[in-house]
Amino acid sequence: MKDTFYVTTPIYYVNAKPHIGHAYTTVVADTLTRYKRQRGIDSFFLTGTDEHGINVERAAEKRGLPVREHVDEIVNEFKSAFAPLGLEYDRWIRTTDPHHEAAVQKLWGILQERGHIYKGHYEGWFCPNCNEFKEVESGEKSPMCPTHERPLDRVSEESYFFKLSEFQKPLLELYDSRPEFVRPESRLNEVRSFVAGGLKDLSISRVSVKWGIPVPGDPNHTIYVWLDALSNYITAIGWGNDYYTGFDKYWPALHLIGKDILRFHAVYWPAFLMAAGIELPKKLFVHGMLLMGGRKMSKTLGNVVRVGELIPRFTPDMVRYFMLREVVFGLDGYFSYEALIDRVNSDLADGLGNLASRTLTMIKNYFDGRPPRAFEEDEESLDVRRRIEEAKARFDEEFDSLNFSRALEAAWAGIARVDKYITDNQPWKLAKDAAERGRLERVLATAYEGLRHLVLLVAPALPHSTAEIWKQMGLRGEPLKINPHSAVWGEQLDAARIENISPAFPKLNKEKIMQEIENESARESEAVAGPTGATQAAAPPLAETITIDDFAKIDLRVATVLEAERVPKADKLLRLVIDIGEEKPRQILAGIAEHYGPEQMVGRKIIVVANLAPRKLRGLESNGMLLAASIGEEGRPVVATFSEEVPNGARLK
RNA sequence: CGCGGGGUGGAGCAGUCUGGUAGCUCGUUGGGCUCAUAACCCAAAGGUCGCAGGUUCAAAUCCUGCCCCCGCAACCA
Repeated sequence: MKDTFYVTTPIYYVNAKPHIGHAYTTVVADTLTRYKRQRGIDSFFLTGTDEHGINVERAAEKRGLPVREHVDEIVNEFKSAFAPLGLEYDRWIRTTDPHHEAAVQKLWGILQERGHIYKGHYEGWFCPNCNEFKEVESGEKSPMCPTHERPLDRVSEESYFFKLSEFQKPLLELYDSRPEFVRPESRLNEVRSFVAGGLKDLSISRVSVKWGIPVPGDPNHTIYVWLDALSNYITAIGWGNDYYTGFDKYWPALHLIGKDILRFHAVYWPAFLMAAGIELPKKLFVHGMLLMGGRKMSKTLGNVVRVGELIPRFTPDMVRYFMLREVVFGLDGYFSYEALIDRVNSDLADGLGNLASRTLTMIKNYFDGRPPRAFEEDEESLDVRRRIEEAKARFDEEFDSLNFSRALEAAWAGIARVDKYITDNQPWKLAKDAAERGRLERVLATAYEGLRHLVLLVAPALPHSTAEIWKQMGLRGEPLKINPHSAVWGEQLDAARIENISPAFPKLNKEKIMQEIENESARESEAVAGPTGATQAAAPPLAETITIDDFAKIDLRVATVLEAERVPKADKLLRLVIDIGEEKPRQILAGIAEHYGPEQMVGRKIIVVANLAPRKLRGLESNGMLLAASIGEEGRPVVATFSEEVPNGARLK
C-alpha cells in the first residue's frame, strides 16, 4: 500500500459549457486532496479536458474557427469557471497535449504488440447529417436518425478492434475479488450484470474523424475517443512520456466519475490496462448527478446553473459546503437556490460563523482580546473536549469512506456542543463577577479551543473562510497546513490579540435573493422568446429537393377520428379509428398520446398519409400516418387540421 | 410481469443488509438567555414507517401479494 494519494475527476468534454455539475466532482476531488494533504499524505489531484472528436471538430467549423483556437478558448472558460471556487488541481491535462498524444500512441503500440488489436470492418447505421454511427435496435429494418428523422445508411467502415470479448472472464474475476473496485455497491452490480451479459469486441478507430490521435502506422485512422480520453489518467503523471512525472509515485488512482460514464471506466478502462499489463486503478467511486428542479440539467430544459451565476452572490465556500453537505455522495442530489440559502444560513452563518463570532467577541471584551489558555478542566469542559475528539474521529472515519455529508454532520455536532456549553455557563454573567474570573477563563478557553479544533477539521471543505476565522482568532499559520490530529487540546499557542471580528459568513437575505433570481430569469426568457412570446425555435434544415412526381406519390387525405384510445404499455401511442371516406374505417397509430388525450381526438378532422405501407407497432397495425407539426427539440406534436368544412376522403395536393 | 430507484410526523431525509422503546435537519408552538450574524439553549405538538396478509415472544426492518411515484428503456408510419 502506497502512502500517497491520487485522485482524478473525469476530463470534461469541451463541447459543453461548464456548469455546476462539472464543478461538483471537482469540488469533491479538491476537498479530498486538501484533506489528505492536511494529514500529511503526499497527494496529487488531476483534472482536465477531453478535446478530440467529431463533435468538437464540427463545433469549431460552425464558428469558423480553427479547431485549435476553438478548444483553447473553451478550456480557458472551464479554467476560469473553476478558479473562483478555489479548486487547486495539480495538473490540467488536455488530450490535445502532444505528450499525451504520444503516450496514447505508445499504449496503442503495446496493445497491438500483445495481440489485443486486429483490423476488421465496423458495420453500423450511419446518419450522413450527423456524420455519425447510431445505436439501433437489432431487429430494426430501416431505422431513422432520431435527430434528423431521416433514414440511416448501412455503412461498413474499416476499423481496428480491441479484443474486449476476451476480457469478460478477467473482468468478472476482478469484480468478485475486489468488490471495492466499484462503489457504491449498486453500481458494481450494474456493471457485473452488463459484463455477464457478454462483451463484443470494441471498435477503437475511426476513419471518418480527423480531429484525433492518428493510429500509429495507419494515419487514415484516428484512435477511438474513449481509449484516448481514459488514458489521460496515466499519461498525465508520466506514463509513456518523459515530460510529466509521478506515475511510479502516485498510480493507482481513485477515479471519481458520474454514473453516466460508468461503463467506460468500469469495463473498457480496466480491460485496456489489463491488456497492456498496467496496474489497475485503486477504486472507481460513482457519484450521482446534481439535479435542478428534479431533472437533469440540460440546455433544452433551460435549467442549467453555471458557476458564474453563483459566485457573485455566494462565496466559494458556501457553494462547496452545500455540495458536500446537502448531497449524499453517491446518490443524486437536488440543487435549488432555496436549499442553498437555507443551508448556508443555518449551518454556516448561524452555526460556525456565529460560534466564532460570539466566542471571539467575549474574549475581546473580557480578556482584552487575549485568548485565555490557563484553565483547569471540570466535568463539563471535559465533556466538551471529549465530544470534539469524538467529532474528529467520526469526521475522519466518514471522510475516508467518502461520506462527506456525514463527516460534516459530525463536525457540526461538535459546534452544537460548544454552543450549548456557552449557553449553559453564561460567561456574560460570570464576567460581571470578579470572583468568577477563574470560571470565566475556563469557559472561554474551552470554547476557543473547541472552535480551534473544529476549524482545523472543516478546513478542507471551507478553505477560505476557515483561514479567515483562524486569522481572526489571532492564530498564525494556515489551518490547512495543520493536521487536526496533531493539534493538542490546551497546548501552548502563539496567538496574537483578537482585534477585528467580522462575520465569516454573512447571513443571506432569502426573500431578496429569490426575488433577484426570479427577475433575472424572467428577463432572460423574455430575451429568448420572440415578440409574440412564442419561443423562436430555429427551423430545422430543409430536406433534399424533390420533384412534383415525387410528391404525387404521397396520397394525403382528409379524415375524421371515430374512436381513440391509448395503447397499453406505450407512453406516446394513440390508436385511432378513422373515417377516410372508404367503405370501412381504418386503424392508424399516432405518437401523440403525451400531448393529446383520446377524448380530444374523437370527432376531429385530421390529415392522413393514406398510402403509407402498413406497419405493426406494439402489436397493432397502423394503416397510415397522421400529420402534425413537430415543435422544438422535443418534437412536441401539434395536429394539423382545417378551419373550414371538408368532406372525408378529399385529397390534398 | 422490460430494467432500476423510491413511498418513514408539514417539507427534505436517515434507519431496512445484521428484527427489540422510530431518529436527524428545517418548519410550527411555548419557554430561557442577551455574549453573538433577530443568534444560541431548553421543551412541546405532530408519524396506523404506501396497503393487505404471513413468519416471530417481537417487524419500518424478514417473506408473499397489491397500489402509487420517479428515472431509464420501449413506443412517435
